Amino acid sequence: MTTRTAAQQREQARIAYDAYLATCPTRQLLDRIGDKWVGLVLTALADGPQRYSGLSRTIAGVSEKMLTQTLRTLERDGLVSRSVTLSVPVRVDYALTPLGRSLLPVMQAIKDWAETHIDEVTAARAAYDERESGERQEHLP
Amino acid sequence: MTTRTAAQQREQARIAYDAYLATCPTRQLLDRIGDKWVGLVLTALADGPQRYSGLSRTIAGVSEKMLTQTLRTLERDGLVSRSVTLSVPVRVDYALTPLGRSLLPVMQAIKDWAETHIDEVTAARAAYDERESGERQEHLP
DNA sequence: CTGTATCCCGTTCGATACTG
DNA sequence: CAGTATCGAACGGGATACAG
Repeated sequence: MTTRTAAQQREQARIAYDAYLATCPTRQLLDRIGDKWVGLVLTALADGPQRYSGLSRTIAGVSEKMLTQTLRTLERDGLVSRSVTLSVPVRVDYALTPLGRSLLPVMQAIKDWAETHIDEVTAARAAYDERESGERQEHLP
Repeated sequence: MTTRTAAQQREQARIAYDAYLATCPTRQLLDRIGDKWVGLVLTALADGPQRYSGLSRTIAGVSEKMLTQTLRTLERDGLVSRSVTLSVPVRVDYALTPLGRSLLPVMQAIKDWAETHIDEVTAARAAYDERESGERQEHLP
């Protein structure tokens, strides 16, 4: 057995982890719903189909680039459907697919935990920051 | 009322959205659990307390910097507790707090959806990529 | 053993301009 | 109306070296 440095072993492990990342279902889902705009798009479509321009207005602040990119990814994953009506000007509607709709309860569970426990988290942060600033005082000359 | 360009209106909305980002509980939670290493740390600690070096071995591929950074964030949010045993060398144990433990069912829900539906997602991606490559053919000279 | 500090590269995301 | 193309700034995250 050849000797390897700690760095080489970590590097080896990192490669294995990258492969794991690419296949782990949970990781893939987390990458999707953790995305900056995905949650808002899913929520906006939960009430029914919307046109591109409608989404752009509903989700104020999103750039055309990011809205398009987000919709493309969701469409590719089968969570959102895109239907084009050939007219002048063209009309494009986006809607949740059944698969996309099945994700809503999960999003709701996340939302519920967040709204139920956010106060505890905020309090914990405040306490932590308080402790930290206190300890910095002690270490002064 | 002064006239504003579309770009100015988007900019205005973006600022409002940034403020929203900072306060929305769901967004905060998503930012946390969507983090690259948080899921693995939480999972590793679900079975019981672990030392820093233990986590480093369990979660192969993580750098010391990212492990420390992840643990600090989780500790600050009150999801993980950190206890130092003063000896030589020092020993540090990490464990889930009750708050952290309450998050496990949510993570499980995410995991369940992912494992149940990943095949549909993969199939949708394959179908989408197939369509795309087909359409690129049509557009050739 | 358990971190902290620094550098640096790749990716992400927004702004802007242009197209069918 | 519904995008596409390009560019630059900001940020995450890894390698490395150092410290209590």
